Amino acid sequence: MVKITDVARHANVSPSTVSYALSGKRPISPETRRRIEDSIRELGYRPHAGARSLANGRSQVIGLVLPLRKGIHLPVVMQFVTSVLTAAREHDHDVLLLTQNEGEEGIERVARSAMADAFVVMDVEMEDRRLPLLRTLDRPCVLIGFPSEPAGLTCVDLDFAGAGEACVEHLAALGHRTLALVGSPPEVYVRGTGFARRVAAGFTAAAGRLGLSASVHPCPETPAAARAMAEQLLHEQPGLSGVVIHNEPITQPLIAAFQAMGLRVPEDVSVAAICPDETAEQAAVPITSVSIPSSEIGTRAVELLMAKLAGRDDVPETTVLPAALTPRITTAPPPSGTP
Amino acid sequence: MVKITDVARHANVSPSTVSYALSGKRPISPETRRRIEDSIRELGYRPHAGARSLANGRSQVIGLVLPLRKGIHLPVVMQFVTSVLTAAREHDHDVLLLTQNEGEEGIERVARSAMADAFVVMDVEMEDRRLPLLRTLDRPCVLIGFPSEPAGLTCVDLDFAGAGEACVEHLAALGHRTLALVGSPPEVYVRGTGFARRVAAGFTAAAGRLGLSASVHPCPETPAAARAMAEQLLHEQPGLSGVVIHNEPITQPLIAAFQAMGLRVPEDVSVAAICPDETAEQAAVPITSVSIPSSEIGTRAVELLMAKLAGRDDVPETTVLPAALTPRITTAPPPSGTP
DNA sequence: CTGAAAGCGCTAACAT
DNA sequence: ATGTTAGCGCTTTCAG
Repeated sequence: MVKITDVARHANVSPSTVSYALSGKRPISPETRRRIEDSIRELGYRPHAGARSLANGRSQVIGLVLPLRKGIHLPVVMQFVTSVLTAAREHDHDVLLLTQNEGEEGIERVARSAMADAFVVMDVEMEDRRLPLLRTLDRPCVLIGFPSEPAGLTCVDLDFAGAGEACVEHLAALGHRTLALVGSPPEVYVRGTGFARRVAAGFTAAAGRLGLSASVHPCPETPAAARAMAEQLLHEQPGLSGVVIHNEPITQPLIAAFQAMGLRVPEDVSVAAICPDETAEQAAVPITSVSIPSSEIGTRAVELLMAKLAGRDDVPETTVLPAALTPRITTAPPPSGTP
Repeated sequence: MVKITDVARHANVSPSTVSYALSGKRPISPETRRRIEDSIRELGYRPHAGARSLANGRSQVIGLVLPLRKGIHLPVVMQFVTSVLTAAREHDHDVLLLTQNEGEEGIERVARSAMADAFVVMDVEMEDRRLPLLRTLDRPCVLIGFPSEPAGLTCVDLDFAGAGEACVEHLAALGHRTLALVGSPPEVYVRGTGFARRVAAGFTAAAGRLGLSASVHPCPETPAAARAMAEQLLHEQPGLSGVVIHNEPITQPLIAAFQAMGLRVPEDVSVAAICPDETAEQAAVPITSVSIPSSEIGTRAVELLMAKLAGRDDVPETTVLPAALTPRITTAPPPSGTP
């Protein structure tokens, strides 16, 4: 293995000069720097990560805590992982993966053994069991999602309440008077994951404000459940003309179910979704949607983390990405004659 | 930070004794061991990962190289990641994530900086650019998929050729005489990813052997492409009664397209898929399928890696998981009157 | 069965 | 602008 002393000897400088040339923490004359760089290249030198972290207390690794349970849409997760990875590399960091089911113990192990300098924690619940740990950890972290008591933590997320509202407002503007929200699977609500509830809250609030009648329906992520849901909705809400879907896997099946029941989209029922743009665009009939910007959230999370690692004290506690609705072709005015 | 000397002092032993108690590399008297364990617990000691890796040359980390491009089905990837993570933890290792687009440079960086002891490389192509690097790396690795020249490397994968064959044999046994394979998107074949080609090879070989007429059709992963494909198939192969799908995202849409064209499944067309069991089971009509056992592959890969890290020389170069077809309800004898 | 002590490779004072 | 050197926390000879 080629080490820093080898490079130093080869370039006729001291090890510290090589170290400083690498870190940029003190000025190096152009001539010296050139010799060092040549030597590094020639010898194929790579600093030993362990030695480095032992000496300066930085592993240049961020821990990413992934959700791996039911009710989270994988493409969204993957997009997120990718963006975190890319952003981390741009800041010269690597990413260590941790799973939810390793739980607090996993985070603590990695933090206390100095394997990672900081953490990105996905899928944060309202009353997340990990919060006490995260608050006391000496290492910075950024949460994706908002717990009910976010004070003292750094959180990023889409404005899910705003997303729910935006859908309602869009449908209301088209003239719809009776709406339904088909949401995440029941277990997602039960475990108190913020985003599901916030969509429902925004949806309900906007409907109330605009005087629309509206109902909320958690729904399992299976096509069969989607079909059952379609039937149920039409039975329970005869005047229903606008549906908001916040449940990726059944977005298509639900639309298909309406069509199978003889309803045209958007002529008879309008549908707006909260989902990644990809899903909305690729659909047989492109779907009016509020996009879930996973990549942007991931990138932002890493940037916040880097700011905290740099010791900056102006890092905002909460970052809420605005919800923007893109009209496509699944929404239109309700059929005339609708109450 | 509490360190090994703190534990040693607290337990009235030398640091080396603590170290040996932790590693089990030499016998420790029960009494001493108990004292050490108590001290560790009491003080909340965690070995510093960097220091450890500096001292003994092992990071206890494995690098996982993920594919992130088009044409790979994300749920399969995620399942795989999960199983690698779980298996790694069982062997007291962590997982560092690398993306395909970091390429060879990323693997080399992580290897040479001693961040990871070993690698799992997914989505290996027939003539993979990374092979030369992987062969010369001083660190063991396991490939998921088979390159065309696997000698000297350790590879694991499903028997995809066998999967193609199994589908053909199943359909042939039911009496079908004209088959089509709807495969991965064209780019997957173009870039020489082994599994797509091997399915096609197995499919074609089995059909030839059994005297069936058969055709192979790469297909983009969009519902629209699936619909177009359905039309094309029926035009080009009038006697077609059996279809094998090896393209997760369009499995459902293709079946739907057949139905939309007035064909019943399985009465008019039989459909067998190569996909995760989950997909096959959750379908509106559960699909006869050969399962893609991502979890098993991931677990196996880690076990092979651990064997190599342990210096065992009996690690098989190739591990081929057998393809098993599960009949469900999308396959049946062809309509009578079919040639 | 247990200790003492010499590094592992790098960084960051402290020099000059 | 560069060099010297004392650690960082742990493992592992070498001794006993």
